[in-house]
Amino acid sequence: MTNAGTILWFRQDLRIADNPALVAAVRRGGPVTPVYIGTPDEEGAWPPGAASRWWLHQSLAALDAALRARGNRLILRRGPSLETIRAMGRETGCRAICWNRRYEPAAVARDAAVARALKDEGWDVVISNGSLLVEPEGVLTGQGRPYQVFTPFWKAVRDRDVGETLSAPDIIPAPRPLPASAALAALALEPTVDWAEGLRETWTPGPDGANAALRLFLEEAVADYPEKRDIPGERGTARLSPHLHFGEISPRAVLHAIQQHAALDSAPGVLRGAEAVLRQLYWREFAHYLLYHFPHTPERPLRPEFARFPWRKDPAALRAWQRGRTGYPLVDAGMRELRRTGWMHNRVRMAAASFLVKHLLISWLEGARWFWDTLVDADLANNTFGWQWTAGCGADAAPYFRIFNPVLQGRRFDPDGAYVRKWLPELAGLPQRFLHEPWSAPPDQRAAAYPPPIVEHAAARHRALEAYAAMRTL
DNA sequence: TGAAATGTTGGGGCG
DNA sequence: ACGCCCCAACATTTC
Repeated sequence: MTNAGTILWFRQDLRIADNPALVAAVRRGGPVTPVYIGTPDEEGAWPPGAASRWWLHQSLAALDAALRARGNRLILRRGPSLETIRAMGRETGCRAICWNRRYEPAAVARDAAVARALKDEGWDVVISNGSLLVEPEGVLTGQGRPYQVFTPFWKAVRDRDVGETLSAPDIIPAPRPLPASAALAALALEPTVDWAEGLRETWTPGPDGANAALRLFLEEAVADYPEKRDIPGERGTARLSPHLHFGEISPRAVLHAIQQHAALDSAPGVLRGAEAVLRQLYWREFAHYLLYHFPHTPERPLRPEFARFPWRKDPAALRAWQRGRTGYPLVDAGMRELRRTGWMHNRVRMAAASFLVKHLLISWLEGARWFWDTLVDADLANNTFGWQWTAGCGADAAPYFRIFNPVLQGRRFDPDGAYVRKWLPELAGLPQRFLHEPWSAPPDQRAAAYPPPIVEHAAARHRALEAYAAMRTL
């Protein structure tokens, strides 16, 4: 009896190196039919945003090229995943399927339904973990509950064996004949009006871009990471977040690369930098862990008392924030970096998010939605965690009274103004002492094209503290 | 993974 | 020499 082979369902694991589902499919013997199914309506309230779709388009092209180099190709389909898989089973004779787990609530529910239906129909369904260092089940406090504070979580998981990386198979046997594939353009991922120039000039989606970014970081930046990671005007971070989100590189491969580099390079600071980067990798784990255990958090605060927080509706202020026209240079520079490149430095994300939530008193959900649409690394776990952390309503959250002063943050983390001058060219000529508070420059030196502050810092701070007090006493 | 308000200390200017 | 004041620098507490 011939082996009709296995369907390999790609989702957010768009790579062939260290891909457990791919290895499982190849090991079954017989042909492997790799498929990506466009299913935006199966992502609940969070279908991929515009920047994510742009990235996905490029990444699917890269995956197809990698599969072709191994004697196969990527089949593209659109439609409900279960129906599509059934149809591919009929076309190829496959009765087996492999995929790597996802952890977002809508994907968890969808995958469970697909797996149940296929198993009932006699399929072999093999589910692997290719996206996390630590599976979220089984990591619990002494009371048997999920951790809600990072440090104890980290101590509980940091020394666990994550296993060796899996090499990409040399050959990934293709089915004969190849099933029909939709054209990549038919997935309608790329924008109809081309606004993606800044994305193209900033990023190389795909595993090659991911590995190049990782190598550059290890060679140029890891030793200074603890100091430079907070300086947005420097290239002090690895910039791997979109690659990790789409699974173009596995967190395990990143971990091993960092550990090997630290073991080989005795330069001062490398070990310290490597430790700090690994800690960041575990923040990503923590965010996914939390989303898995608290699946309501993309829409609702983890801390229930925040359900009665008196958020304001202010479309004009929201729009000013989105466009980078709040009048606070660090915030505006970040929001313009975001629109141009699909990414924002993490230090600036904190300052910009804090400004929306605390200075403008606009709900973190509005911020989460904007980031979701504009970030190339938009990731439901990281985005939800980050915004709830900022708003004070999440796990291990910033206390509500911790209100970033955008002027002080600018002075401290952009001391030479390189970041603000890059993204706000209308301020580039301001003397450094006025750069982070342009309203205090003498009138003849002010930049006419730059708006005055949308709110005054001290007044906004007091308003935020009063809103917090109101939530506690209501 | 803050910032502001408030408290404390110690050196220097000065009568 | 001494007490007094000012205030920067640092520490603590408060939001």
